[in-house]
Amino acid sequence: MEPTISEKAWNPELEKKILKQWEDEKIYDFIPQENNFTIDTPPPYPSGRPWHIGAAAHYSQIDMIARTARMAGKNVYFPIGIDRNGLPVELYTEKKHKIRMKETDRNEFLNLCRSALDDLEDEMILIMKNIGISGDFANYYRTDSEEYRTLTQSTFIDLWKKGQIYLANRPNNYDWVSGTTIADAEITYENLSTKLVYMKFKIKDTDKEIIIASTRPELICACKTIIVNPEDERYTQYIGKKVIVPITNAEVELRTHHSAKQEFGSGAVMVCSYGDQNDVALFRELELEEIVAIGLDGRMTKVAGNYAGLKPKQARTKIIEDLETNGFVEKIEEIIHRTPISERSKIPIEIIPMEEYYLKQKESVEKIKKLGQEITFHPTMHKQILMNWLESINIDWPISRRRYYGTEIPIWYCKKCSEPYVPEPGKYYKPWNEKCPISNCIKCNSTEFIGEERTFDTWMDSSVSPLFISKFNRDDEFFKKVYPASIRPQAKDIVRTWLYYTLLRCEQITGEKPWTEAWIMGYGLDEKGMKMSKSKGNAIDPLPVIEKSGADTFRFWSASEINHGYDFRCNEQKIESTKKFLSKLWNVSRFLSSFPIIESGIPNESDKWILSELDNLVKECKKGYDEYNFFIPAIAIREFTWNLFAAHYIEMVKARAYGIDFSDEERDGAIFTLHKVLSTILKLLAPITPFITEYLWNALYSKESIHKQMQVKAENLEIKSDITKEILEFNSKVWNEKKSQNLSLKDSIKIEIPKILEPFKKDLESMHHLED
RNA sequence: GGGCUCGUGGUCCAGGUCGGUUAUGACGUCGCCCUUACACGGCGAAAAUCCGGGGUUCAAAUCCCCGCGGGCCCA
Repeated sequence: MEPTISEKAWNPELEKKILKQWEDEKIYDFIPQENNFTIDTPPPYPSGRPWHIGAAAHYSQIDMIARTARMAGKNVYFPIGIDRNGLPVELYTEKKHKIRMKETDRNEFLNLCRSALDDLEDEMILIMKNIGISGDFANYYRTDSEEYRTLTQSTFIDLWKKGQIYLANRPNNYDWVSGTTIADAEITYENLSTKLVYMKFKIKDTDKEIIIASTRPELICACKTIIVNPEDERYTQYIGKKVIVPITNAEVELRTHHSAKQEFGSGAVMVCSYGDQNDVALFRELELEEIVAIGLDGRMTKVAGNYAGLKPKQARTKIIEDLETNGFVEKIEEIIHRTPISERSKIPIEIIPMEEYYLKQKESVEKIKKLGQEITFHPTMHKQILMNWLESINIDWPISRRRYYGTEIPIWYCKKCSEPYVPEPGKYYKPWNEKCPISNCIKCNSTEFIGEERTFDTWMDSSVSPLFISKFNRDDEFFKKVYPASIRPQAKDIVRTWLYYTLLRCEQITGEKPWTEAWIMGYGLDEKGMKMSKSKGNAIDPLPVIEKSGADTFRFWSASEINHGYDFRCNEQKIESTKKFLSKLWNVSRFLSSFPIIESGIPNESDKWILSELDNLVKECKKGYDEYNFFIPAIAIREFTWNLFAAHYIEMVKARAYGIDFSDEERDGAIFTLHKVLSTILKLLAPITPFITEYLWNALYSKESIHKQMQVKAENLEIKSDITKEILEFNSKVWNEKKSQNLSLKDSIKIEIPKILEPFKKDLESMHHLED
């Protein structure tokens, strides 16, 4: 009997053929029915090469969700999208072409961004296809498409009309040389030498004074309170007292706050709008009213009195002189200060309040908490990230950005009276480049308009993904069938952003939750447990790894190494060595391919034993698959296949399967059981390693794809775990005995079979060549 | 600074809710072995202060407290 599988090892090259087979047969196409299972797939962001290997692992697992659901009999809708809005591509483009966004023609800059995205996107699509993602690539979407941006704008217009959007002044990082708000990502820190000025502040109605140290004395005019550490006994007596600010003579309260460090300066800190990020946090937390001391031109404003019009640095020099002249200075120290610097203009940034659009969210918090409670989280513990975040929300969401590559805010303003005009939803608008859709201002009848130049925060786009994939506003019938989606799979680090914003936006628009389940994956770290980054040089490029080891190896590594929800380490060697298991599976199948497939057989005791263990495995796998935790089935299947089925059962029944010294009936029992076990293993493993299982399934059992089969159900057989232990121990004993006697495994030996193993006597005798 | 989370052989990981056998398995290392699927294999061996300290208990990797270290998010 020759094996029908002739190659001696699994060849990852076969994956390409199988991919084509799936594509040709269109086995993953989606037509909405009644039992739809919609996956709100995260659209990855093409931010630069290489793509993160942790992300490749992440998408592998999302595909396992799809395949698990499909084999559970669900009609799976698995859309694929690419997220293309936002800052990273702008920075990438500026760097690549050595240009500055604000100094480049907007249309030209957008085109450069678009072509950069196209290149990066191609590689991501290639990786996703190669790792076996069973999504609908033919219809993949982009968040910067006209269709998508129309949705983002329409939802904004809807919320505008409902009064959920407002304009407000809030502090932002500001680079006054470039004249733009900058993101935290664009700030670097430099240790610069600066003066720490110890100033005397009088306590009101006493003759006492306290010393306050500051590197920004020019902001004294914007000082709103003085803080000391609650445990700082030097100041206990002054808590709650009014303090007189030098020069301005303003009265401010002295209060306690844990952020004041006793050992820095005098331990007492003046809180000004805005010296640093801590000031921003304190103004917000203590609900202080801000004073704008620095304007958009980077100069002191009129609240600075005599110092108005000066640059902060000049004002600092002058105010130190004046403080000294008036006897307000105790001493001045030269210190090294960690100063935030704009990455582009290399100047210290200022924190300046700017007018931006906000989406109301504070009043939705309770509703979102309730929705959060209704959604099943996998794993449960990560629901806490959302709940903690909801607890800490204390401002509304700033949604406007002074950037180019994003969805435009669809507003025009009357040139004469500034009245805003928001157009009708259902169309994609570019106000910076298009005429206002109305000809006359509703308020003053003027005919001239100015288009809004700002774009949305990219989360405004990403947060409506469940609406986009369900064709909200585009196809009502489709929408009704697939919304809410079944599951949102995503990474842990964006629960506070993507997951939360999606809940908020979808609730505001539909009044419903966007999905019934959320699946949260941990974070991919390097082999030492450090975050991967290009600058550290520890980033692993997934493409060569997948090409070398094959998608199934990579996927099995991902399933067997990553416990769901926890952070995981990526190690190329580990990935490569996972191949050994696939090799084992391949050779088990190759062995079985030399026996005919028979419909039924009468299992003997050995057969019944492995079938009961198999049934136990089915149960164990179901437990994992039910919560989309692939770690559980991966480990259990490997353990069973390698350490029970191959190592013990196959060895026990080999002679019987060949029919040597056994009756035909006994032989058929073995062959029947072998195939039953293998076909079950293949099905159990199919969601995790779709390629090799498909190949073996086709080669041995059926030409119809394994991914169209129903998952195996447990038969609830009685489990004989004490027998298992005895068999393993007995086999080990025989092998050791032969070894110590320098015998080959095919030599005969005389060892007594324990009583409990009596039912397996004939199989064990033939396996070990035991003498009577 | 705050929140969440993790810390078990050289490496990765199980066990932890609900305290009780000899702490699971894989990778790697070493030794032996061609055995009618597989040398990408088999058998076997060495390898662990279960991060540190304290507490509860007859009994702690597991429960409690305090530290230390890593990671993520927020500030």
